Amino acid sequence: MARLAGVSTATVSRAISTPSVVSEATREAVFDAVRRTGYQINLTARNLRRRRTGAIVVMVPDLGNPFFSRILAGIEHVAAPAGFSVLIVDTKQPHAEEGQLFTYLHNTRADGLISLDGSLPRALLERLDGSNGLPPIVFACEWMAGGLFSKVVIDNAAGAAMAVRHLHGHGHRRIGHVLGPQGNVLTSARLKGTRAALEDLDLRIVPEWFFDGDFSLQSGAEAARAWLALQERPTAVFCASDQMACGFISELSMEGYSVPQDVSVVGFDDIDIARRFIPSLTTIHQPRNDIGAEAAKLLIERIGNGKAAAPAVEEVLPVELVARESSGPAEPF
Amino acid sequence: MARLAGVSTATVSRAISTPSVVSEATREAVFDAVRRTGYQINLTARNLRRRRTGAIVVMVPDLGNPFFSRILAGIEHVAAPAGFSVLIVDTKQPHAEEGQLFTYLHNTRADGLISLDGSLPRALLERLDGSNGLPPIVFACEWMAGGLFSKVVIDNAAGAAMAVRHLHGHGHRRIGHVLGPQGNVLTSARLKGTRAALEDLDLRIVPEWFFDGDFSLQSGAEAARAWLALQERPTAVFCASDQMACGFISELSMEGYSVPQDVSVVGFDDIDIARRFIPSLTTIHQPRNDIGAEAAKLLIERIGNGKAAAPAVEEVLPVELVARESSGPAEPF
DNA sequence: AGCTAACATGTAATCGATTACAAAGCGCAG
DNA sequence: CTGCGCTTTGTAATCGATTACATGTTAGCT
Repeated sequence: MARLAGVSTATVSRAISTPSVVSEATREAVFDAVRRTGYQINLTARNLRRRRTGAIVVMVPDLGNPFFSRILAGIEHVAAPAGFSVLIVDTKQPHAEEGQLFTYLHNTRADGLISLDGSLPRALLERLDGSNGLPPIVFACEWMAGGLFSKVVIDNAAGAAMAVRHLHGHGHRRIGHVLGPQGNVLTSARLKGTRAALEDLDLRIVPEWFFDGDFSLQSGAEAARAWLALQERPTAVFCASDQMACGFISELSMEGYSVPQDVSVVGFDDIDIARRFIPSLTTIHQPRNDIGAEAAKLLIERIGNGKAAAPAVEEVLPVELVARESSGPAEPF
Repeated sequence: MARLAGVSTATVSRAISTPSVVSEATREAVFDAVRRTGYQINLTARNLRRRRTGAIVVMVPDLGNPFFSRILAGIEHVAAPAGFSVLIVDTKQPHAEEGQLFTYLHNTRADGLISLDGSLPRALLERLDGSNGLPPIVFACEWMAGGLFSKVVIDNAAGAAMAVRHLHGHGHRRIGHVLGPQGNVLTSARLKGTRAALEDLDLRIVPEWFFDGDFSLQSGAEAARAWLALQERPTAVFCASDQMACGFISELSMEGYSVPQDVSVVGFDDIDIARRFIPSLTTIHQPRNDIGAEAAKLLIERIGNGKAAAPAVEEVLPVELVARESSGPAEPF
């Protein structure tokens, strides 16, 4: 390579990574040689020397879940132009044991980490107190208690409150809620928002109207069965995810009930299928692409700086209610 | 590190990567030092020396599409335990221009490539004839004409035929088809299967009953509008993707038509929502996880071998029809 | 002319692991 | 006791780019 262009390897390197410092003529000679040989820089070598990897890891709780794919797309959208590769890890996979995951991070594999799962491998956490050079970490969607890390989230409580107020606005006075998985931060934030709004509106809070769930289609269907079994049923139900809302409506429909005639349903997320479900889903829209993009932007910024200095940032993106067909007026009675 | 264990760096390296060649005592000493210092190997350096990267790239046509996420999950499931990182690239992103993508591959970033998109960046293809060390490549789902590359696919034509036969079995004699995007290999394979089955069953092939589409919800809805506009309508429609089937049914439902009473619909893919859609979707089930897993297995095998030697392999995974509610008996008349 | 500053380029060290090769230690057979 | 072979370990070269430092060149100024 260097020989072909008639210069030293140092000059080649400079022509490629700092074109401004070499003379016009040399630059051309080098570029020409590059073109002729089809030379491709060896990133491994560059990264070794620069002490970085040019990759960021994204920990995804469940790759099969369509909710996350758009966020990933947002991340990729920002990371790729910035010269970072996106490495994905499915944390729900069995291999994802302590050690394994840890390996993924220790700066040797990636320069930073975005967690969509609200957790970190234990091994990583233990490193924390050692103030031992952890790579920059940003949480998106979910997060960990403690305010230690930067995060990009939405106002879950506000979203939940919007859902409840919407139903109240339609005349509903008995409102139920299908929860996400126990122990999840989103679950509790949305639950909190729901309860707060219910209290605010002087509506009844009935324990039986709070159904267990885990964000999945299946759990929505199970909630529907619980709803069916009730003596006194809420006339509207706010589900903490669209998937559960779909499962809920689907199960009811199999039992001959219809939405919104028999019960109004509001979801959360506004996944793609929401507007095409039958009935189309009233839901709380999250800017999924933006969440990913913001998280990536934040992370890359941190990687650029001396990571240590930066204090944790919290970015809250707006949500909005999208009224569709699954919610309607309460039966007057 | 080496100092702490009282041995040379060479011995440390051996203890870690080839434990069998060092003596019991030394090995223990090294492992002990590793434990005490929390030493993590620098993969960049190792990869530089070994002339590999330990990563595979997956080119995804559209990360936002839920169909692909499960395939990705399958890939990750196999790749991670084998010590490979999974790098994703969204080929539909604007940045994904020729050069950019190329950079991703040239062995410096990844040891191999899985393409879910049925294409390769042009720059890569040009390399082909040069027999210039291309990394191993495996196609999954979609593929490129020419049999040059290994691929893991399903029998699309057979799937389409199953769908048509199923509808025929329910008494339908006028059957339509919503196509995928033009120029796509899946589109043509499914179309071919559809036509073959129609001919086989002595059913009419009416050009107006073949609707354009692109696998998306939106295009399914548009096909529904086209169906509505027809003078003579098919009594059953086979959609080349579940998303289109959902869009189709959704649009009809808004216009007051219902499925399967007014028209039977069969989809393709069996995405998660299919069984919870209303009506639940009769569809051709693809083993999405397995497709990803097989592709990864195949690729990793190739990476292990001297890549050159291996002839292209074609693996065809079975599909099956899942009969649900969206298809029913044709109106007798 | 003489001196300095600015620029362009080459030389060689460096990143951190791997590994070819050499050497040392040891056992065993002749 | 010598020599061959085996195991274990150390020395130093290597992977391919980057970059501190040194050197050489030219322009500009007094």
